[in-house]
Amino acid sequence: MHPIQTQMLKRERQAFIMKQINLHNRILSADLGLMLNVSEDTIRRDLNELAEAGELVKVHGGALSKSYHYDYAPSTTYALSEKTVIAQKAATLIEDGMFVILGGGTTVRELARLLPVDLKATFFTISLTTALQLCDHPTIDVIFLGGTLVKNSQISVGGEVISRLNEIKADLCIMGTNAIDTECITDTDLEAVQVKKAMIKASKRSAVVTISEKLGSTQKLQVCELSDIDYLVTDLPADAPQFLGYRREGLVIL
Amino acid sequence: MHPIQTQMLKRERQAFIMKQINLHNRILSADLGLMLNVSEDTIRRDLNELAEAGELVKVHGGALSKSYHYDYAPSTTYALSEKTVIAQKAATLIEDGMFVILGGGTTVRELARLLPVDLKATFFTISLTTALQLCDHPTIDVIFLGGTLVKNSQISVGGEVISRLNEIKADLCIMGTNAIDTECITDTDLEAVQVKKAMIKASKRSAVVTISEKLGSTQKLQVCELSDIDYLVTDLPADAPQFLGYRREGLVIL
DNA sequence: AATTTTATTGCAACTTTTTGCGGATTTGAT
DNA sequence: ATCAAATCCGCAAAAAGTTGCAATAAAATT
Repeated sequence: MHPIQTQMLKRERQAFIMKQINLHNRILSADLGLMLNVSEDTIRRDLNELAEAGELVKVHGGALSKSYHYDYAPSTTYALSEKTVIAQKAATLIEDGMFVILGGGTTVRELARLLPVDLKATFFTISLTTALQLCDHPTIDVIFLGGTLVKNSQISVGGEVISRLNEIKADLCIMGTNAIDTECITDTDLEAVQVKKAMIKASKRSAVVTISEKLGSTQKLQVCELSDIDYLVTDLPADAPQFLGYRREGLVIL
Repeated sequence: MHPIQTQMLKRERQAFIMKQINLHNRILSADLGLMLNVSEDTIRRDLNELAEAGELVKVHGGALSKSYHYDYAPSTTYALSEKTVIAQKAATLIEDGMFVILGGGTTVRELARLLPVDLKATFFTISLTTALQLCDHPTIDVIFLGGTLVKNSQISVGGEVISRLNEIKADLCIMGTNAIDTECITDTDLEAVQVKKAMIKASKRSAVVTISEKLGSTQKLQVCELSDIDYLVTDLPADAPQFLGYRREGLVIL
């Protein structure tokens, strides 16, 4: 970032600012002052004008691009469209007559919502909201695995659930995750981890559904090795480069 | 976990926090402080602002995603004002330290919604929606009695629930009913009736909550005799003439 | 070209915002 | 009940923003 010595017209300067904003999505007034060799007061006036004109968003300390993702949508589920894609792919794993264990999380709930209407299968779940969603389906059987409820995530945990899971031999288990990297699936809550372990143990095959943003993240508690799961379902196409390091024998990426 | 960045704008920092929240559903202030290289005080201020704006839920130690919060839709409940009155009366039966079994139905759910915020008690329930409502309470413990779910009433039934109930000795059981007359409590669904019987057996005392409209009605399956219950809670004042024939030794009408 | 008019810029004094820190207080778990 | 972690509170310093104003530059006018 070298200061630009030649005297600039206001128009040019503002054009330069916009270029920086579009390039970096953000800019500090102080940096601009240095780059353009004008006082910060001038920069601030420029930014205010550009903000007035709706070209950018002025914030304390600088400005942000209008396209910057600072406007969160609170009421709607985060990354819903991605989750819908994932849910549709995961739904293909379920066949008539199967016994399926479902975990918690919004992605799994979305899956429960998108089950084919003529599906005939038996579902076990530990999530209140997933269970409610499953109750809307006309032909499936739903069994809730009771236990102590975790308030934040609205799933049941504890010895009760785990001993019940130990009695089950399901065909498939589908769960979300907090974090996944090339080595293992990790999570933040000890109780939830224990239940997830039991879910995997209780199923012939296990699927992990997750938005691709979580690929490469790690949390403190390990659920299982990546090799312990059979299907990885994300919003990416199966041949996406992001799966480098995830591919291995016995793991199907959907 | 994340690289340290130079001079981040507040808005950027908050956007980062929201992304973490949406990604992992929960986040610790300490971790955020480390990731963003700012003091925990700053993080806490950010979290409070975001909570103020309704973007997340602030909790001790960090924050939670808002997407896990039961949004109660009161407008759809029939005779809500009556049920609110009933719920408030029934709530007086519950004291700190109690073990309470709650059944299904909108009146009981309304009760769950109106529990005093500082109540410390343990609740067992068979209803998904009641359980979700209970999850919003800060200090109570909630245990879901799992089983086969009945789709339209969203409660769990079956041998599973009943054998679990047989292991419980609660202080109080609160249930709604389909019909009540001067002789007995009756209902329409065999499975639900069996669970209710087990609930009563598992509790020292039992309360029936119902809107006064149902007084004098009868269904095909008997849950119990009127003498088997200890409290009858309706929207009427305790001395209302409608209770003629209901009054007896050991039955408190609220 | 000279002059008036208008706009832009930097500066100084002052206000507001943001942030980190010490210490008191509350909370949650044991 | 006890104890460490988390929170709250007030404060002070640094950073950013605001305002008025004079100096200067650009534009318009004669």
